[in-house]
Amino acid sequence: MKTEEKIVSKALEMYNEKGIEYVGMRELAATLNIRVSNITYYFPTKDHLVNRLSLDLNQLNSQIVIDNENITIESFLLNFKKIFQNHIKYRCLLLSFVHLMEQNKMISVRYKQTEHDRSTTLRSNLKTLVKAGYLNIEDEKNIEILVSAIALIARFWISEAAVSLRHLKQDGQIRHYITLIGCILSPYLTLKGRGQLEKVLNGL
Amino acid sequence: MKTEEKIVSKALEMYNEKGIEYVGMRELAATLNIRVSNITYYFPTKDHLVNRLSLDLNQLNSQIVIDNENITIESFLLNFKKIFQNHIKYRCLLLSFVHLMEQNKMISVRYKQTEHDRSTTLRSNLKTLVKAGYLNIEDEKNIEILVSAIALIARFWISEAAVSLRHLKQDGQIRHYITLIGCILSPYLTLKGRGQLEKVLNGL
DNA sequence: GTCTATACAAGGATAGAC
DNA sequence: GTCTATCCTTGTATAGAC
Repeated sequence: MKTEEKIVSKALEMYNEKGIEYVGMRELAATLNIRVSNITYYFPTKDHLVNRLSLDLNQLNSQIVIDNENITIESFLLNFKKIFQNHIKYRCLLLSFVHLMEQNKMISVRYKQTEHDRSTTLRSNLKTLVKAGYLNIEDEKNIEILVSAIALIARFWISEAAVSLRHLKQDGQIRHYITLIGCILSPYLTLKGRGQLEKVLNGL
Repeated sequence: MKTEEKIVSKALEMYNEKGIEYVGMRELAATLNIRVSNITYYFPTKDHLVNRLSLDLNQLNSQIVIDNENITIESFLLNFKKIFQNHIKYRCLLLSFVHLMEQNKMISVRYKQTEHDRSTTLRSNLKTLVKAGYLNIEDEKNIEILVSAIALIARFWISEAAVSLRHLKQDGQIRHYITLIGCILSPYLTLKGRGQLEKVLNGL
């Protein structure tokens, strides 16, 4: 493995383990048995290294494509399951989300670009689910509320799990928050939608 | 004002402004025109100082009492409004919540004690709202889902607002998340409950 | 009881030798 | 491409002045 890749992969491992803020450049270098300035050669600052991880996560998430035309409750929720699995792989980033947004210019600038796209996609998914007869939402305002609530869960589920669902394994945590999203949709489900929800939640 | 109080109040001000992690002991001391070791006299470590702020917030929140027997949708939501207003006063703590839980022993130990009480209270509030005819929730499981969803919002609303509702003023942000809680309850509201919700949301 | 001076370890960043 | 030496900042500990 090339030095650069070794740095990236070990950094992710240690950051996930101890938290980005608690793994110093010296500690990372020592574990890799290289010098700090060798890391600096590939990544001028720690922010650059962390930004690289963020780009990797973005790339991983962009591989998850959802067919908005043929969307179902099942594909909608399984899509979130895949995203949540990626979140776990890069959990250090999500656990430091607020700080990174305040401190890491590269990440915060990029985030604002993708943020808008994501809520647009989510909104469009929900509208398609309505048209396809899975959801019954008359008031447009309720779609906005759902978008807002689901976005909040998707962004902070892993932080919440870290402080209050420590006793559950990762699968269990994902199951819990997918269920939460399902149940938030639940009051708006049609009969057809309700059947699918049952199926998905049982199969998680 | 006593030195100790000056330290606490200026620390809160600067932490809220720049973030706890980005205000050093030297910077705080310089602003107060005292020496770092003078702060150390009152607060042995930065963790002690931050813990003091956390205790102050707890005390402020404990002054908000809700009469579980005579609870209504209105008092339930206005209660959250008061809590959210306290959150804004001590927003540095909530924005660094995950880190503090990992790093500050004093805070994390205390949090685990109060955490259980809070979800118990919330659960009991919801059950009383059902009994009082404001909510119609047949499945006990749905109460647990609501507790989980509302707890997540109450814990991370300010972080979410910091990254995605920057354009709104603080009142507007509070209004947004109180509305969110209201709308999550909305599908379960009885006619009596629905009327109250309208009234509260209009009066926010 | 209150405050100060000073020293130390650990963090990130940088210039430059090889 | 790799590494040494060095700098600056941060939090913390301690000895001591008043």
